[in-house]
Amino acid sequence: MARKTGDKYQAIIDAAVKVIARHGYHHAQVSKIAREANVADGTIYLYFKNKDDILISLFKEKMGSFFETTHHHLNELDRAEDKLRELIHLHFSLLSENRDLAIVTQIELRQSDPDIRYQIGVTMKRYFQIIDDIVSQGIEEGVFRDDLDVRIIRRMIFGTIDEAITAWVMKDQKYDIVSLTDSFHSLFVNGLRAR
Amino acid sequence: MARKTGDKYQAIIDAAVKVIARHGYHHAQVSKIAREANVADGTIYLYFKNKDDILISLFKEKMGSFFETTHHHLNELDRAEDKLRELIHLHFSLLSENRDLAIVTQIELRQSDPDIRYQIGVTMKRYFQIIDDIVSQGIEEGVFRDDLDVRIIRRMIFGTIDEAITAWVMKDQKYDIVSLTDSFHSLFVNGLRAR
DNA sequence: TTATGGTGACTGAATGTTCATTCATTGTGT
DNA sequence: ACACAATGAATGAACATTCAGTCACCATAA
Repeated sequence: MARKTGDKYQAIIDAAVKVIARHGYHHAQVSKIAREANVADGTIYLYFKNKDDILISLFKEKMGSFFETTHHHLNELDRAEDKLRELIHLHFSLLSENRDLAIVTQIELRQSDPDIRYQIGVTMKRYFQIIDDIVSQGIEEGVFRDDLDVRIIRRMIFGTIDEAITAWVMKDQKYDIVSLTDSFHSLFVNGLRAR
Repeated sequence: MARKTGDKYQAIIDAAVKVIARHGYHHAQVSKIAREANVADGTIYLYFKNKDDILISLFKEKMGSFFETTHHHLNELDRAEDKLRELIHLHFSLLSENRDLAIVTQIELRQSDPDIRYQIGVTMKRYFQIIDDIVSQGIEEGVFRDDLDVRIIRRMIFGTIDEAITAWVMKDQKYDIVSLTDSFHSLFVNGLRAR
């Protein structure tokens, strides 16, 4: 059980992304994922404990590596404001370039047992930490306001990005979301008030 | 089928909220909902087309009436800024006062077939329209910036509120979210920049 | 007043389907 | 000839939905 390496492990995860994106969570039977991965039904269980484990692993693998990439990119930059722009840009880019993954993470994987949800939550914490760090840095630099809880600010940033991507996915990705990076950045930093 | 009135119709919807909140979507069998509503399994099908129809109706009834309330409250106010504060306040209040409903709408109902999702989307449009109206009014009044698409601003407002409530639900509602109204309002209006 | 019949709401056991999971068997490389 | 990977048909559990039967109530007539 649960060998975490090998071509088949990756093949099954990629097949799962494809099948779930195309048919929806409720019609993503194990047998369908197996066929897409060119593997027998039983083989799935040599690599994953059960069906939930496929979904948890999928999220950890795909999002985990995205978070790593983000972390490294941000380290190249100095100012909190620039880091924030880069974060928005990377988030929009990644999901633009992976439509299937966007559908799965924004829509299909939101349905799940407490188990899966819990595991997703654990993985997400790393991302929240990255955002919190940017905000804290901005406050220290004196360019971000210091009268609000960091978590409130983080929720605005994450909630807005998340909602924007979900809307983009729902609209069948008809517009270029990456080009909206600066609008969102400016909205965060300058707020709603006319000036 | 689908009598939309009567005690039992409401009883079944309320039972569904309770059962889904307590046991999660995947363990909310029709028979469990029936038992909670003090009704036989078969009776459900006198009032609802099928299980999905329960969920769709649940969302329409509960959220629909919330949107109405919101709409009326906002009409009592003049300035866009005040309307925005009231919107945040109402949204936080409603879901604070209905823990079960909050769990169901924020978490459990996000899992669902395209069908349910579509119907939820239709219902949500009314709410998005309410937010869009506030934003448009603010721009006309000259107090909100006019260089961004109204929908981008709406996504910030809705996304932030939604994320905040989800986080509150996930943390087992350990803090008073209503008291955060002004923080969020100030964050929207004044943005992130130190001043 | 009491029997009769009709109506429609309600019941819940039985049905049938849909999969996730298992495991006896087969294949492959060394 | 051994070890290990892979197979896929068979299993059984879960559960939405159905429907033949019961019940409660009312109107009418004797």
